Amino acid sequence: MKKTIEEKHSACTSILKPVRDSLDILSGKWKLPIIIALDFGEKRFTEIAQEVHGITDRMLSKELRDLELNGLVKRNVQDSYPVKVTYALTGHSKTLRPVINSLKNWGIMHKKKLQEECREYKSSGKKIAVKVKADSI
Amino acid sequence: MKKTIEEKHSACTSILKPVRDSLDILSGKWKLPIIIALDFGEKRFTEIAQEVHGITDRMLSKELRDLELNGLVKRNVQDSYPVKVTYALTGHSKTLRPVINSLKNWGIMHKKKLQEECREYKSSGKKIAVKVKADSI
DNA sequence: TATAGCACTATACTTTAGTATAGTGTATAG
DNA sequence: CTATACACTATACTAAAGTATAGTGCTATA
Repeated sequence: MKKTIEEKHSACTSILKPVRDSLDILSGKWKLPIIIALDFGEKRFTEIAQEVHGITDRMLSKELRDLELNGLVKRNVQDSYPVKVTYALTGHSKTLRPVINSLKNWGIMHKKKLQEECREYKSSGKKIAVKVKADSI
Repeated sequence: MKKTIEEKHSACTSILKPVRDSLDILSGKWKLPIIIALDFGEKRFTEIAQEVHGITDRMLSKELRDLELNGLVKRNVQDSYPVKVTYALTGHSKTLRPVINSLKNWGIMHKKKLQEECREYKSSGKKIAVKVKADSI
């Protein structure tokens, strides 16, 4: 009995914590769009702002700072006139790829699963209890 | 030029959307703790509430509903007296394992990376620009 | 001289996520 | 007869995430 509780606790600390850390970095409305934009090459602030449709300067500024603090984005300042600032993905950011891929694949698979269930419910005449997410852009 | 824009758009819809879907299901303060708790076997409402330390009834109720709608949790009602309700992970939920694992591994790796940088900065005498996350339970 | 671009920051606001507290109806235990 | 367990729901709140709008100091262009 006591051991089970310890097992649970260990599952908490050993699984939950690092997963939380990863999720914190990926979650939020703008982090992924920014990463994807920068995956096409280094960009200036306003270029990113134009590509990541709908983001405000405030959010972009904040998110870039966060990404930089986490070592995923590098901020380069060329002190020409006027000052030119570019942002680029770091090598470390590339390690996120398999993670994003795994999330992508699961997302696709999951949607299929929900749609299947949807069809089953329909043909069985039961009430549909499946939440179909609103499409994002 | 036009093609690049289309490529970007395609990256948006083909990567971003399913990743968002996955993240939406995993993110939030309580979903993972609940999943982990149920991974130890089916449980009743109050049992989960006790194990997932700090959660309120309202949140537990809401999150269980969400998880059920997404086919990750099955709600079983045994109409004995009094009514006994249990919650269990579905087979579909097991498909999340590699995803969670990938998030976990990246989280661990990422933290190491940050700590390394921290050491580098310290020994180089530069200002530390690394956000070290507060430990979760 | 006026206007626009750049890389932001400041202030105030709204929306969403999560919390606190109390209450429901039924049933068994003391 | 009172109290507590169970599986919740209702109402009202706070905190965190995100939005809207404006402004900064500098330079280049019309």
